[in-house]
Amino acid sequence: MPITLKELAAQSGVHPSTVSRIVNDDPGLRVSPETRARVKRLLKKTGYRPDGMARGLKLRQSFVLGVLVPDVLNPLFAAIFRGVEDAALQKGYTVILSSTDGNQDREREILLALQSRMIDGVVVASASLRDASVRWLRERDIPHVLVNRYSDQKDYFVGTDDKLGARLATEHLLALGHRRIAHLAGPRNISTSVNRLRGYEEALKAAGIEPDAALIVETGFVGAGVTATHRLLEGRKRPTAVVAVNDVAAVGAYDAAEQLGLRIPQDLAITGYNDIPMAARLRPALTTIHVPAQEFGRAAARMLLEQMVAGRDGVKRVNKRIVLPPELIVRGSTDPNRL
Amino acid sequence: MPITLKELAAQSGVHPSTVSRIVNDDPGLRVSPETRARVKRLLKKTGYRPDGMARGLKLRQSFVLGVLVPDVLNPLFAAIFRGVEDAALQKGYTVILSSTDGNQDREREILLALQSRMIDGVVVASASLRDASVRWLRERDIPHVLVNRYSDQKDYFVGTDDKLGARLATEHLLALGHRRIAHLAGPRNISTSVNRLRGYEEALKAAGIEPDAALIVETGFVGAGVTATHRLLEGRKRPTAVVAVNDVAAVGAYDAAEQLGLRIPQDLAITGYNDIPMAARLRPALTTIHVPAQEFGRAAARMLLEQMVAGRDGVKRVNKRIVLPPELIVRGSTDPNRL
DNA sequence: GGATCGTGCGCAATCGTTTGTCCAAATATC
DNA sequence: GATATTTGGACAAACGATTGCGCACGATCC
Repeated sequence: MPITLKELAAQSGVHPSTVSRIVNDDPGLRVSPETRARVKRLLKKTGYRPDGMARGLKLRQSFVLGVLVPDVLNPLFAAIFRGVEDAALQKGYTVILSSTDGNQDREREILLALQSRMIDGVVVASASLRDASVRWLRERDIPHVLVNRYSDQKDYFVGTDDKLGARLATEHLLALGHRRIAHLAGPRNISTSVNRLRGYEEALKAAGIEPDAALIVETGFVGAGVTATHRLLEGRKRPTAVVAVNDVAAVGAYDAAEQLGLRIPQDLAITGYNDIPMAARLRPALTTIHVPAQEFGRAAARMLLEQMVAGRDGVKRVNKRIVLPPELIVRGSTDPNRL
Repeated sequence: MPITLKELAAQSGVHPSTVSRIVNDDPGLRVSPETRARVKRLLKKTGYRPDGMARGLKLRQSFVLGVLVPDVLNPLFAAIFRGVEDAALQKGYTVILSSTDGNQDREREILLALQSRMIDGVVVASASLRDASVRWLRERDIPHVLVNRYSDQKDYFVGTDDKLGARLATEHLLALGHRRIAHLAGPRNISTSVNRLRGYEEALKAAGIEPDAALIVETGFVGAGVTATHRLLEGRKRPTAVVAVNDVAAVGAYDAAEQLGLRIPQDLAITGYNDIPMAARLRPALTTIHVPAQEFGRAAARMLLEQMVAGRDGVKRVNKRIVLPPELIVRGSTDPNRL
């Protein structure tokens, strides 16, 4: 139904190639001002837009980006996507969003589909350490940027300093007088979890406290964290505070505390990570590390686009790592004065 | 870099067209079992996947769907998208997600981009009454399904019975003894708001109460609803309960109540709509109407795909409207027994 | 042994753009 | 007035897959 170059050419009495060059402002084209004006008028009138398929076939690019997240239902990833979308739209790109559910097979399937659709680049917010998908992208020279997690140090990356963030949270609890501080850790194969664990341990050591393995328990990243917290609280040496690897896990800790009749923060102080919208709405509100998720997405998209033009022009050396500062937000879940 | 049909043909000693027919299991193809086996072996070995661009150009379809939402950051729309994605992936489709921010210009821009990319169909969760975009889709015969809102009665639609849902919420408050029940209404140009308002009014009338215009105040759909609630509560005839058009608006009502020192539900009972994850986490937890958002998405995608094959085969008559039942979830924001 | 039929593929056009090359007419140069 | 240059575009070959049609060759029929 949309009009084609050939039809436009017939209507304006020139060759399709000439119309194409006018559309694309080809500097090598020599054409009389009248002809150019005539064709341009026709272009406006018909609202011509080149067929993306034909264009893509010829140019070997689609003007579509892909975003891989574990799950859009997690507000953190929704925000990252939103950032990518906004930056991409400005440059005329649209964005395919896919949830991997942490499933490697599903992720492979998605990547193959994206590849066959000639995706121009991929933002990966679902990377795990030594991730097969990331290796796959590298091997095929498909531009990609990792967000919030990384696979190893070789790739383009945007995120915060997770170790520092966890340190801030832990030091905040130490400053409030806590000594028995537990950690609700994430999966070991995700950079984010590993670094937050390190930050937690570093803060303790700096305060002269030796980390206690009995106070570190692993929870699924998306798993509620409620059973993990139960294990912690039913142990012999009950902690007075818990540093959760993220806000979702912290919510699990709230549930566990409630079930055991513990008051927050008097009996158990809790910190989260990410500052998802719900964090401020919990009662008491959750002390957490604010992460500029939407800005992550925007930065990642910009990096991806730069990388693509750089690759095309043979230039190298664009900024490979963007690390934004984490920020501690103190609320009622740790500080009784903010209740 | 990926292998092409021509290369496969050269390697297996047949014509590209033959390879193509084998890939697509063309029933009209007569080929010796040996040749077929040889080619298939090569296909497995090389992991051949047809180039989406070339395929799309020839077949005039992209195997990509579009989803238009006001904003992914709203969990309701994230869930709808997730449903679409899951149903689409099963059928080999990927999904472009776009947030319109309620901005008509941005929406037009997005639609043009989608059209030029030969999108196969669009799920619209951002429709308003007499929506220009929806008319645009209709004129171009682009398959589309409206979700959760509609433009007018002509289009494919999946949603709940909004009037009934609002009735349920209002009747629940009436049953608890409330008589001065306010309504935090949504924009008038969205079917969902209009129908919920009607349901609210119907319930009141059925109870012999005449709706009072002073108790109905409009709030932006995404706007906090906090100023709107202030206006309600500072009026001469303060309501004892408020029916909010959605959960986000209800959260605004929580804020306003808190600022005025009102206890929920004793001084002010509140109901929401949608049952977003945060609803159960508010304190007190929010009484709301549960909406199966993810199922909306799945159903919409299925409808869209059916519609597309129907259109191709010239068949008509597939189910045009799916209405799922709304369900009242009673929590502490209305019922003191559930605190 | 010639006509008929079925088998097993090959040929070539097509989808809509892009882009390197070429060419006729007009103008400029000597 | 013949040659060189510029102007203003046209031609055609890609990009990779799909699909209607055609055509050899061998087997079968009478």
